[in-house]
Formats: sequence, structure tokens, C-alpha cells
Amino acid sequence: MRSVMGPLPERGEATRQRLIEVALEVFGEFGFNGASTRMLADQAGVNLAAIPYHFQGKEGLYRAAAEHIVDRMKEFTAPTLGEIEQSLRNPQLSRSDALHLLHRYTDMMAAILVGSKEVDSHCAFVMREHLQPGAAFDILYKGMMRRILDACAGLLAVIFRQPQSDPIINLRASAIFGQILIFRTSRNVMLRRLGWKDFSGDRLALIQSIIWDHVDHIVAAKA
Amino acid sequence: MRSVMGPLPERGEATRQRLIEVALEVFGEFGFNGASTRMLADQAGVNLAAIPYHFQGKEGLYRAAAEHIVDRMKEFTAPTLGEIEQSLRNPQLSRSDALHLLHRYTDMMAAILVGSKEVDSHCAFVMREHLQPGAAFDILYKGMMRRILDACAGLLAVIFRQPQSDPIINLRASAIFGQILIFRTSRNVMLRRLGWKDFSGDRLALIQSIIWDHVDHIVAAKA
DNA sequence: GTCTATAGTCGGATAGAC
DNA sequence: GTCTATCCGACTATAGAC
Repeated sequence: MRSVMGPLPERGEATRQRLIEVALEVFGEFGFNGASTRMLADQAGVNLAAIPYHFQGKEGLYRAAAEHIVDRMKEFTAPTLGEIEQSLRNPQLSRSDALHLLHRYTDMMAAILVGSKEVDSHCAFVMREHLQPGAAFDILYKGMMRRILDACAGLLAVIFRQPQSDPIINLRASAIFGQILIFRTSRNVMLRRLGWKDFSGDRLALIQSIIWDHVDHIVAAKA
Repeated sequence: MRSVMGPLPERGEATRQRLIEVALEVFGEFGFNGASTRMLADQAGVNLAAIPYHFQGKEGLYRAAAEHIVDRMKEFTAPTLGEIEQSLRNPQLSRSDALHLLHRYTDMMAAILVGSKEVDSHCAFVMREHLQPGAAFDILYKGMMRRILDACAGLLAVIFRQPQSDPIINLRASAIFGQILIFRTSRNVMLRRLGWKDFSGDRLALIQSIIWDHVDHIVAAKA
């Protein structure tokens, strides 16, 4: 009989998991200050005191949520980013191969940033931390943002035949990434203008094709 | 003698002005929840009770700050946007004229969004409200964002010979605008990657030239 | 590991003197 | 119009029973 054996050893882990899941949503929607520990505990169905116990406080839970985002994002991006990184290690990588990889890169990033409803709160979390770097900025930058931008800059360096350290290459990479990111940062404005409810299905495909059309023209003249 | 005549009638207006100035900075830096009425009152050098008295509460001050941003932004953008709007009313506007206006548009928006340190807090305020629409979203959207995007979409409609209502034109306008906006939304990431302290002077000019290089290639094939 | 109860702090708004 | 004093609610964190 369980009742005489005390709590299951896995219960603590389950409580941690539930808190992190809820933290992603609640911090994403309301921000660090806007979210209260009561919200978090109630929505996770756990006791208020579990937060300081498992995470040494509200900020610890916030950091744990950031680490979880990095892990999930790695799952999504690892196949494409890994292939790009491997290709970039080959000094004979051709421009047409780099172009092809860049196309896969923009499609993948758009699918994640524009299309995925699952990561809605994840993105809001990251955007907020971008805007006002706090306890989780380093976790997010070193864990994912740097790698994502490095991949784009690396491909552009091959296409433009410039060193990747060139600021211009990095600025180009940022601008190109901005074409994708705006559909996330200004999602509410876009949807309102277009009279759309979301960016799902065919609409994502349309956005992907427009972004690639733009990127293709940007790099075509040099390739 | 002033002392027997009570407070100056202008004092109330001065208090309002100081509160709004401080509100722009403090709400911009800490967000609505992160900013406390005590911060706001202390930093403005006014009494705590002045906030509910003049603005019917914290949220009223927040809305007043949003209206102030709209007014300031109109000052900056009015010359260029006014000219674009006037040109667009001419049904014979040529593609090369539209192209020229688009160049002025991207340069102006980049100067404001990337370069201007003065509006640092204004931008943070707006970005935050984009991310999580609240009491000020309508004020900002109807007061400035709509007009800014309409101008870009209008020019693209001429260049691409498509109706401005076409979703594709609006998606293109958004993507182009995203190339500029990312230097604001991801400013902290960019500066960190480049090892720069800010985007002032020559660096702004470099960013403007890269953005126009991209936009020019995007639209050149069709013009 | 989880719970209740509570401490201690800080939040925004208000009443009433000046 | 401004100020002080204060209310009351919400917050995070903790102590201690189970």
C-alpha cells in the first residue's frame, strides 16, 4: 500500500515538470513581473511553497523555463543547423549548395517562428527577454540565438565570398532574419491588418515563399 | 506675493508633463507591471497622489504616455509619410518615383528605429505593447503603426503593379519592415555579436545602405 | 515532498488637511 | 493642486506540521 510508504519518489520530479510547463505559458504571456507565483502554482496544480523548494524562488523557475526553451528549440533546429554547420566546415562548399541550405534554413525558421502555435508562449518569452535582458538572456543567447545567427552568417559568408567575421555579413544575416522574425514580434499587428486569425496551413507556405523570394533576390546578384 | 494666492494655475500642467516624460522612460524600461507608481512619482519629483488625480490611475498615465509617443512619432515621420501619401493619391505615379520614395522611407525608418537614442524608451514601450497588446495597443496601432505600414504597402503596390489590398503586398511590406525593425527588437543581441556599443554615426549609415541594397534587389526584378 | 499558516514587504488608491 | 497618512490587497518567501 502506497499510503504507508510516503510520497512516491517521482512526485517531486512530476511537480518540477508541471511547474516548468506552466511557467513557459504564464511567463510568456505576462512576463516575469506580470506573472505571480500564485498563478504559477495554481495553474500547475501544485502548492505555492513548491516553487522556492524546487527552484530556490521565482527567478530560479524563470531560468529553468529558459533552459527548457533552449532544449526544445534544439530539437526543432538540430537537424538543419547540424547539417549547415557540417557543410560550413567543408572549405569547398559551393555557392549553390550554400544557397540551397539557406533556403532550407529560412523555411525551417519560418515554420518555427511563424507557423508553430505550440511554441507561441516560448517565443513571447524569448522576445521579452530580448527586449529587456534579464536573468535568462545569457541562457537563451548562448544556448540558441548565437547558433541560429551564426548558421545564417556562415552561409552568407560563402555566398558573398566574404569572411564570416565581416560586420556586413552579420548585418545582412540579421536583416534577413528580421524578415522572418517580424511575423512573430508583430504578429498581432499583421493578423489585424490582414484580417486573419492565424498563420497556419497555406498561409505559412505563402509567407515562406515570399521570404525566400526576397532572400533569393538579395543573394542572387552575388551568386 | 504668490504664497497667498495658492499654487500657480500652470503647476498642474507642469506636473502632468513631468509625469508623462518619466512614464515614457520608466514604462519603456520596466514595462507596465514592472514600473511602480512610486518609481514614477519619485523620478518625476511629484507626489504619489498626483497620478490618480491627473490620470485616474496608473493605467491612465500609461495611455497618456502612448498618446505622447504617437504625437512625437508623427513629428518625425510626417514629412516623408505625408509626401508618400500625397504621391500615392496620384494614379500616374511612376515606378521609378515609387522606388525613390521607398528608398527615402527605409532610410527614415532606419534612422528613427535604429539610430535614434532619444526614442530608445519609446521603442521599448511600443515593442512591449506589440508583444502583449494591452490598454495602449489601439492608440499605437491606429495612431502610427497602421499609417507606417500602409505607406510601405502603397509603394509596393505601385512597384509590383498589384492592388494594395492584396495580402501578398502586405506580407512583402511586413517582411521589408522587419529588416529594419529587427535592429530595434534584437538590438541587444546584435550589439553583442558585433561587439558594438551602439548603432550611431557611420554604423547607422552602413545599416541603411545594407537595408536599401536588400530592398532594391527585392523590388528591382519587378520594376 | 507536500501542505497550511503566516510573516514581512510592497503594490495602487484614497481621505482629508493645507 | 499638492501633500501626509493610511487602508487594503497582493506579493514572495518561510516555518513547521504531516
